[in-house]
Amino acid sequence: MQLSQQDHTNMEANLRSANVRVTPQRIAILAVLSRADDHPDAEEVHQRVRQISPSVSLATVYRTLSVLEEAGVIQRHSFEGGGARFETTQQDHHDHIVDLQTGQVIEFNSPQIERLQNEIAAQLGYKVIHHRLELYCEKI
Amino acid sequence: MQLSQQDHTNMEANLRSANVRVTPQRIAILAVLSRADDHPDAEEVHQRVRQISPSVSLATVYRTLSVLEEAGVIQRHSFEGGGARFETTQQDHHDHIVDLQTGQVIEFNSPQIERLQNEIAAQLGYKVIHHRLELYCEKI
DNA sequence: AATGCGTATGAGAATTATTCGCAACTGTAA
DNA sequence: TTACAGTTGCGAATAATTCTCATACGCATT
Repeated sequence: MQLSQQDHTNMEANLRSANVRVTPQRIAILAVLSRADDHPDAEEVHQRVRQISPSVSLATVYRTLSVLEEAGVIQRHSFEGGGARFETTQQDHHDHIVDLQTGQVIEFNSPQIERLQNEIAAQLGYKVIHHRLELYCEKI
Repeated sequence: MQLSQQDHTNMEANLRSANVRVTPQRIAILAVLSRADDHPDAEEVHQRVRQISPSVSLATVYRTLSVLEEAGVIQRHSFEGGGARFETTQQDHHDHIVDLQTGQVIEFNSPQIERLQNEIAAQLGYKVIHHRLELYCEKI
């Protein structure tokens, strides 16, 4: 998903107010994820960042992805097979459909399912902190 | 979940008919998972198996877990943080609540949610092959 | 603008979870 | 009972991620 310059500036402001130092590496990584419309993994983020800042190390990519996740500006997803994949935090929460044939990821959201989840947890004496719902699908 | 001797014998029959050789190692690993009422990971399965058959290697545990999974007698779950965890296949499908404070896993199932999942996928032109629904929760 | 402190970075080693290669062994169909 | 393909144990290899440490840099304060 493409983010505007405005969103981008806001995210940097978010970082500063979260007491996170704004470095060129972090800006580059954030930029890559901001303009990504897919769900790249750390290695892929690294490749893309290197096209802008060739010296950025993979270790920094991993560290930064964790920092950005903690700051709440990106989200980490661990789908089946392979490593974690990332995307900028969207205004609207959503879950994922993974196309088993292509690996493509489609987003969806269902307030009904969310409500049922909360009801189920509550009945068992739990509060849902976060959840993970992935549908592994094939084209009809 | 505890399985009866009957279930156990059935699973061995399942293996044979799936053209899977029944070896002492596989029986031991299956026995461990049959009497487990939690969701152990490969390392933990190995520990438990060693108490019966000390010579079984970790590699065999991993290989066997994959074989048993393919044969459909056990299921693999990859919760956040740490490796995959296993359980014998239950007659009834279920999803999981993970207690973030204790790591304990609780099972639940919601036909309503299942139905909604299928509807959502169908609307996007997909058929759900399998899904993953995990609620990461805290006690109220 | 210069300083100082504490954090961030790059490079590579270390860790964790899992798989692989290979020689020796064994289940099973004939 | 034999034969052979499948299985095992062992240690090495892989993949994803984290850590170590010396150096560099952000940024609040002069």
